[in-house]
Amino acid sequence: MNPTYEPNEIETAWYDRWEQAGVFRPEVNPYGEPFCVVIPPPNVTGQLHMGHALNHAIIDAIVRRKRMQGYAALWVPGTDHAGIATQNVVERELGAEGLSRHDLGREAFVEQVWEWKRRSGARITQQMRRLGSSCDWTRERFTMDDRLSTAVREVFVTLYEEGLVYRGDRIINWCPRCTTALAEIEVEYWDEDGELAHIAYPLTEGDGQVVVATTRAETMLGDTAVAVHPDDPRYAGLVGRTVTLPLVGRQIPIIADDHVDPDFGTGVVKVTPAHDPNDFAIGERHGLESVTIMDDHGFIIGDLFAGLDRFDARRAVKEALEAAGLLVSVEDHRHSVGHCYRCDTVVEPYLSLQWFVEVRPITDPAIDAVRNGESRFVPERWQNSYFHWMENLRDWCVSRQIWWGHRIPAWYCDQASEGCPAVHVSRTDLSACPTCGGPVTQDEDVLDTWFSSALWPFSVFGWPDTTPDLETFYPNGVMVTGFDIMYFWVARMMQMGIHFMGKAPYPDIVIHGLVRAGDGRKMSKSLGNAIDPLDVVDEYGADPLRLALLQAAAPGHDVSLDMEWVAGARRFGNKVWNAARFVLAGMDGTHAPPDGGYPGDVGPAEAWILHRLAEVTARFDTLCDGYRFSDAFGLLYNFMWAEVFDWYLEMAKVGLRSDATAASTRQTLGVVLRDVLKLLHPAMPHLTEELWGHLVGDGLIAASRWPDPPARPAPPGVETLQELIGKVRSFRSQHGVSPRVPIELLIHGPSGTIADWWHGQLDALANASVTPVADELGAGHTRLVAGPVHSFIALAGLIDIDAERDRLTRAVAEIDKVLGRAEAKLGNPGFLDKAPDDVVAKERAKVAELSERRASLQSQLNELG
RNA sequence: GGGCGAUUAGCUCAGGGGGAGAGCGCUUCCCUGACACGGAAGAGGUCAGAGGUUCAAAUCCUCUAUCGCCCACCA
Repeated sequence: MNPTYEPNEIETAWYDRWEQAGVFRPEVNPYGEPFCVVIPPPNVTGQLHMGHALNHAIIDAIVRRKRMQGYAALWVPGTDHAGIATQNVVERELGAEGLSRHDLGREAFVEQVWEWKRRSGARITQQMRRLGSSCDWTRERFTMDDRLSTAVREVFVTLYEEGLVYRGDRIINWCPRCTTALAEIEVEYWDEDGELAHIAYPLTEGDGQVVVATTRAETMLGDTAVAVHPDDPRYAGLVGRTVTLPLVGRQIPIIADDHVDPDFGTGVVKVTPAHDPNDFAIGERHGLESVTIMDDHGFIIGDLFAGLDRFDARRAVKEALEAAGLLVSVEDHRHSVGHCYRCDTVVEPYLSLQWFVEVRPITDPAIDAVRNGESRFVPERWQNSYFHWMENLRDWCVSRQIWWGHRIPAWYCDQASEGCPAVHVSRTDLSACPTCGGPVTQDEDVLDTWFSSALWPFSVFGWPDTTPDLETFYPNGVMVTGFDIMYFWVARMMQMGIHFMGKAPYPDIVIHGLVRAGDGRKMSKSLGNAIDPLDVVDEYGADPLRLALLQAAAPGHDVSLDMEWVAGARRFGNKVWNAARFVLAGMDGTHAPPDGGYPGDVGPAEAWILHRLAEVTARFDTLCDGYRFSDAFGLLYNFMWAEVFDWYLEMAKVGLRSDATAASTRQTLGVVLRDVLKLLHPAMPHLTEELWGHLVGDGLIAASRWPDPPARPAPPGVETLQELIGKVRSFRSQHGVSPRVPIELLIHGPSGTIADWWHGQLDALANASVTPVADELGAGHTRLVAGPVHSFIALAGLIDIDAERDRLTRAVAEIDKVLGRAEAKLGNPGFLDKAPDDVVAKERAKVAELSERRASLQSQLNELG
């Protein structure tokens, strides 16, 4: 074996072997209880980014462990068609050739996107393989696969039949660049510096005027009223009269509406029902006309300013008003502006005919499912955000004016005016009107990408057909995702899953944070601080990246990924690698059994490490079951490095040298290494698989059984010995006594505790020889106390007496600090009365132990003179 | 305007009522026959601040400050 761990040399070969062995298929555990995770499907044209790497590291750790525990574990991979995002990518490519999608036409364009998908769709799945994600690729899905499209249509039609899908004229958020409607959630708001223009609207009759304030002056072209608060005394006499809309000349009424805040601006609002959601609501209440003043690209239409883009029009309108003497003032005004989440263009509230899902009836059950514990969030606090979001939902605009996606299964009868219902929503394509037999035209729009994503936990299994997989794997075992798509995705899966499957899609919803750069800032391409996980894999390996992500990902908190962590994880891998080399050398060509094989009759060191192995395994399982992977792998990391490698391997060296103990030592080394490799496997699958090959020599660790070492008591004396060795080393270090200089340790203590075994260990680990003494030694010696054992070292010629005095004085002071606190507690009647008995007993024991320790230190000081 | 989170060692972060933890960095010693991507021994914190609850507070409560994030119809 190579003396250095080289992740990239060992990682690449394993994936194919796992796949060929079929270990990622749930059928590998045919009798196991099902456990399924569906991947949060990445955009098909996307690239793996650090957020995916984190998400996949967590999911894979969960799934690999479940598989080893005997579950029929399944991780369903797949990708999302990502409507607008993907269409934008392909349009950009066309744009480079000077073409638009309209030059191609719908059919050719969609074919072009499919072509793009065929060309680049495999990239992200290859990247997943490189990270070692244990997906069952025989069950890979794409949101626009035929069967998933069938599911989408079934859901849409069913909701329509239930009256939960409807079509209507509403103000929606419109992206003039993507030329499509967006859902509320697809708009990102951020504060921008703008202007508040005050414009005078003259009364039609008489001399007066009212002044309105607006940030979007151009929308005045579409005003059909001005509104004041009904109780505003300033304008009480004006309600019911009309003003003449400047520039346009239209007479519009002054109306009273509660929505108006009398304290904002002048207390008068211009009302533009076609271009503002509030104004639309006011318009509905007062029966106002809506005047649309822009086309779908945001250019002005109509008699005035036609052809100007909305921002140019804003300037032009203000100039024209100024020329007319009606622009009262323009103030700087910082306010929140909505942007398209796909292209950052400023969105326009826009009146248009769209399809909506009425969400209330499907939302309440989704709220109840969390309230009654059918599904729970980890960490729990996310449920409050979920409730708040769900309780305030408004109907979901699901139609998109793009070409890439699931076309809305609605057909319009061309002869609708002749007594036919205008709209036919159908599970099958229509070529003629089912009522009158006349020609029909299909709706041009497609559905929101998230509509199909919402069905993912069951559509991947072939719903609406009742397939064996659907019956086996729904509900899924757990959902793991970032909070950034909790509303886009998790909330909607809950709605759809419960509505169509009758059960919540999963019992546990694990929400992890974002990956931030080492400087704590959000990783993003635009900031230029994004780290490509594939670059990290090339430099450090997939396993180190995975371990670093898992260790860094405390539940619900963002992850600041510093490359130092990844480097640290690789150093750990190197340590494991070399520890394994040592164990293998010690095993002398024999193999460890794949399971069990825990030796019964062993030496103290073996008994100790097996005792710890059982303890740590149990704790590790508890942490994993609670999704506390950073704690779990932190525990394992420290156990392996500090206890197995630094202590046990060193102690085993002694055991291997003696014929009497070599066999049980070898056996223990083998099973302990084997079990910690199993525990580590969910985080570092390649490294552990490689080492399994050498250690066990048969089968795959990925398909091995999760360890369950039997609990056993801690053997006496081992921790005391470790403490004593520490004291000797510390003594050397503080007095500059080289490790090469042998020390004679005069040990006085309970005879039973000092096994012969100590001699060999002290010699090997502390270069100290042992001489038992019957009495305590005084002047000229220093005393090392470890548990019940007192040991003495003759100081003559060995050390600097002053330095030793310093050391002892500091040690006494340290003990006094703790002792003082403990004694104060025991001196407090309240503590004795109210603290639990075991706490008091523990405190007493502490004081007793510390007092003894202090006394012995003090006597040493006295002995030094 | 609401809500949530964070503030702990030089750095990045765990912990969550009973003697302050990890990794990295730093200091000293050691290339001991698995590993110098290593070993050993150390230094280094008024747990943001102020009140409160408690026998006991880094931990629970209230307020304050700073920094993030989410939500909201700021014309």
